[in-house]
Amino acid sequence: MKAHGNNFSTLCELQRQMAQQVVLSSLKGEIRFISGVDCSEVQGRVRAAAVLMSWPQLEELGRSAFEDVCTVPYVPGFLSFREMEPMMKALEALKGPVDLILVDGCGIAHPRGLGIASHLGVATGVPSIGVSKSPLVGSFEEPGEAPLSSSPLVFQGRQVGWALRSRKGCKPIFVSPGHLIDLEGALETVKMALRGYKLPEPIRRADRLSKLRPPKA
DNA sequence: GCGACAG
DNA sequence: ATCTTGTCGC
Ligand SMILES: [Mg+2]
Repeated sequence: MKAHGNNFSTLCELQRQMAQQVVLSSLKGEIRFISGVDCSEVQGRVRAAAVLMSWPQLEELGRSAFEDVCTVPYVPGFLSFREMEPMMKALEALKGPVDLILVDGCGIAHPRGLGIASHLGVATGVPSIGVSKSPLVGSFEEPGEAPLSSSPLVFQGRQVGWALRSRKGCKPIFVSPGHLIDLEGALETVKMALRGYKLPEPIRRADRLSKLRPPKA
């Protein structure tokens, strides 16, 4: 899934094609393990991190990170071509079963319906949900101030996600289905993954880990 | 044409 | 995302 040598129109076409493979149905099967993934960049290098937790207890079972030279620049709408492979490497390094993946980024709330969470979901065949700190596309009404208040995120006349007040006094986070899950399931899952902070626990931990410098020997 | 624009 | 100390609010 290299982005090298491809122009934007080609990448757009790839996204539109893969978006047709996205499945938005109720979550199937038992969920026992959930993973949170995020990616950071420091001095020309990308560092992806993944954290594995039990569900719904959310006890940490393992974590991993993968670092590499960063070649692809960040361009709105094409984040997956920059961060998806490092994230998959980190997920593979977990060496554990993953039933659901929470991704720092968008799911179907994307110009062509294939945010990084959806792209990762289709590529792995694992159910996924996108959680971002700001919306890439769509409009919404400010959720109520009460924690867990939510409002629809609408793009091109249809709901593609939610604005969720994940914590008192904080700006809302944006939740959208990635793959193999529906709007209601994505919202409920993220709510269940909150542990007193703005971000759901698996992503919060992956975010912290991705920002840690590789331990020096 | 202009402005917006996940991380 | 990153650059960065103190500061305001719950
Ligand atoms: Mg991130």
